[in-house]
Amino acid sequence: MPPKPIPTGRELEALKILWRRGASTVREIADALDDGRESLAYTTVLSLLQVMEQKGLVRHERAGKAYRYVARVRRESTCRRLAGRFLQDVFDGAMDEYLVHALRARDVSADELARLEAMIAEAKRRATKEASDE
Amino acid sequence: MPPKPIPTGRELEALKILWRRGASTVREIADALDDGRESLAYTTVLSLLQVMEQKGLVRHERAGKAYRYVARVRRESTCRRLAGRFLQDVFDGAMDEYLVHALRARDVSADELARLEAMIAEAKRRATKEASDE
DNA sequence: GCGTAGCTACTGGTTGACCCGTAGATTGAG
DNA sequence: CTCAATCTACGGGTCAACCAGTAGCTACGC
Repeated sequence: MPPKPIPTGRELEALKILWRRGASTVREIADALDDGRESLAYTTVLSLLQVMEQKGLVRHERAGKAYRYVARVRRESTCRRLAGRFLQDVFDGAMDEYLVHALRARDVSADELARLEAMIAEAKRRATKEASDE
Repeated sequence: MPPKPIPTGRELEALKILWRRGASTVREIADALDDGRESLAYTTVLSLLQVMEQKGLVRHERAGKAYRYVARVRRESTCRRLAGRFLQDVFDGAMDEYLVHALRARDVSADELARLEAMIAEAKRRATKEASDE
C-alpha cells in the first residue's frame, strides 16, 4: 500500500456517503450522490469506485448480484491528512493564519465559537501535560 | 471579470512570491520558485503567468526588454476564498470540525495557541457587538 | 545601424480527474 | 433450464493543470 491515499473531490463525496451510510451498493451510492444535486450516470459512479479501490480508499464484496463497497480509510485520518496538506500548501503551516481567514469566510455562531474555545483550551492542557511528562 | 478566480497549486506559489516580493520579472519569479526545490524551465514559468493573467490573477507591464508581473488579487481575499472553499468541501462548513483535525495534524506551539485564543475572543467580541447593533 | 543576448508568443505533449456508453457476465425469476 | 433485468468490465473522450521547446521579436551595447 503506497503511503497515504488522498481522495479527490468526487472521491471525498463518495467517502462521505460511505462514512455516513456504512457499506453500500453502487446503486445506493449513486442515488446518494444525486441527492447532492445533479445526476451522474451509473457507470460513472462505478468507475469512480473502481479507481478508489485501486487507490486503497475502498474495497468491495459481493452482495447478491451486485457489489457492496466499504470505506477502507477512516474519516478521522483522512480529514486530518486533508487539513494538514491544505494548511501546508496555503498557509505554510501557520494555523492562526488559517483561522483568521476562515473566521471571516463566513458567519460563525456563538455556539460554534464556544466549541472552538473549548478546543483550544483542551489543546493547551494537552500541551502542558506533555511538557511535564519528560 | 468572471466572479472570482481561484488559483491552482502552482499559481498560488507564484502569487505568494509576488505578494512577498512585490512586482517581479519572470526571471525573478522563476528563481524564487526554484528556491522551493526543483527547477522549472523559464518558459514554463512564463506560460504559467500568461495563464494567470488570462484568469485575472496578475497583470504585466514592460520593464526594459522584459515583463514585470504584478499580483492583481489581494492575499487576504484569495486566502479567504481558498479557506472558505476548503471548509465547505471537506467539512460542509463546520469550522470546529476543521480545527480539531488541524490541531492534530501537527504540533502547535503554546505561542500559537495563545494567538488562536486571542482570535476567538476577538471574533466573539465582534459577534456580540453586531448583535447589539440592530 | 546592427547584431546578439535575452525575452515573449505559440504550440504541443503528458498526466490525472471526471464522465459515460457498449458489451459481456451474472443472477434471480419463471 | 432459459431469459431478461441488472450488474460489471473495459475502453474511450474531454478538460484542466502542468511542463517545455522552437521560433520569432526587442532592446541594449557597440
